[in-house]
Amino acid sequence: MNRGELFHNCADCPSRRTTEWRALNADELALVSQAKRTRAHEPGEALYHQGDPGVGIYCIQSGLVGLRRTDENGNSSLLRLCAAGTTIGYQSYLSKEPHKNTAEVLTPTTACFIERSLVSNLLSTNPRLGERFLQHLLDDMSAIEDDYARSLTLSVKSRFLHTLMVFYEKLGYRDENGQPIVELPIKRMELADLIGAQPASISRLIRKVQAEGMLKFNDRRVSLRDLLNRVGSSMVAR
Amino acid sequence: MNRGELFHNCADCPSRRTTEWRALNADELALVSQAKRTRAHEPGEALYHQGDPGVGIYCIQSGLVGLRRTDENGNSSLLRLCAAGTTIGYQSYLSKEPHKNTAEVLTPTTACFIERSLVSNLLSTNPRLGERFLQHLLDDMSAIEDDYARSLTLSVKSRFLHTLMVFYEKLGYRDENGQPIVELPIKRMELADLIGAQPASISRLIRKVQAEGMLKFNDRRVSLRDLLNRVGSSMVAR
DNA sequence: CGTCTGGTTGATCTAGATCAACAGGAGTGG
DNA sequence: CCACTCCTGTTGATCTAGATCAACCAGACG
Repeated sequence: MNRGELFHNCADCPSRRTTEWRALNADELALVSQAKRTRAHEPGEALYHQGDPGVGIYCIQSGLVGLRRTDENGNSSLLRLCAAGTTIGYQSYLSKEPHKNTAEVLTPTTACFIERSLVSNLLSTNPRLGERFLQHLLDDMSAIEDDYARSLTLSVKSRFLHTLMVFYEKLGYRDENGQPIVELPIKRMELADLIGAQPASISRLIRKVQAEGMLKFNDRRVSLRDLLNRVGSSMVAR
Repeated sequence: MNRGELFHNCADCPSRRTTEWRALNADELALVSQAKRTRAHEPGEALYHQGDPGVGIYCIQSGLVGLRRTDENGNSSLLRLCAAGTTIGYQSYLSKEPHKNTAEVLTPTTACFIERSLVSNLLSTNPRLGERFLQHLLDDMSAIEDDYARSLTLSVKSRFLHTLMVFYEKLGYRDENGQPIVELPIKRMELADLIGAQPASISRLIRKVQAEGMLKFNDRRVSLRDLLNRVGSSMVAR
């Protein structure tokens, strides 16, 4: 193994049963396991860049990766976040076109890289894998349609509360007093990019929302208190 | 044929070569041709509704159809427009889930309906058709990612100008003086829904943009004059 | 005719952008 | 250990794009 490389056996992968790879049988899994390359990545790195040819796909083992798109004028936004157990870069594999966005590492991440040719082999022998990829694509599509619709109809405030809820669903827990808590994995700047707002606006928003008493911020640690119940009423408003 | 039904031979369909159906051979095409049902639809109708099970797919022969999504609070927006030669409803076919949005007829439209079971038959015998559907999905995905990114980074004004440009690319022509003209196929209200703005804002925007001299509105007829050249500079600004 | 629908306009309000200042770590290097 | 810089986040002051709501107007149409 080269410098910086890790090894991980796919058979032991915690996300094996929740990703498209569950379509593989034991032999195929073993094949992937020895052919993939696992690496650790630090925040600021990119797994691939917008415009790069799709030389393979990545399976995120741990950490958080953001998909960022930059337009011709340099405006960029985080289209979505991908956590452990997510396969990314497969769209470029399927379309045979360059990557449409940049996969930027947001928190320390380990990811497995699987070469294009190996994916092709697997797909040609195992049609169920193809169905899984299709399903994944359909899910992504549906999710981004939701995001798009929200961006057209809801205010920055509502979208901010919504993303807090999403984080809570994925990472939330109850503290010793039964209070719902979530530890935000990204910085303000990235939150802003995700929502299409300015970092300064996020700061103000936090102060205001806190004043309304529905939640409490402590750096990245958020206590959601009764936000959980109130969501309905606060989200109606634009 | 029932009341209101039309007949159209797929072999003569102008969009035969540009849609996924080009994957079909003559026999398959003949099969579709006699099994499909072609109908005329008036504005205000819906080809299918959000939440309906996907009983089949539609191929738009002429006219304009909008895909609208409504959230749990009743906020709705037009996610995108589909013109002649577009197959819609296939996502629900592929995912086996109910339709995620409503296909609402915006201008007089004729569309062919193809039953779910027929699509299944074709897909099982012709794998290339499946590839075409996959490609279509990838294209839709890429397009909506672009739209989403634009909604996060650009102002209502910029997005308005952008959609005008898109209409011009699809429907535009030069008048007798060589001026670029486009006849908008939808009303202000729908334009607003498409952009995530209020009709009143669109009106004001039109007045302002007109004052800046880059284009001229005459009801739905728009003369784009030198907008075409200036696009670069006007789109940079948020 | 009256009624309806689609569009424009006015008056007003506000969410959020913008820009600049500042404050607290977290290195980093002497 | 201190001085320096870098980076993230907060805040203040100000400005403006766009929403909101209501009035109004022009065609279409029964």
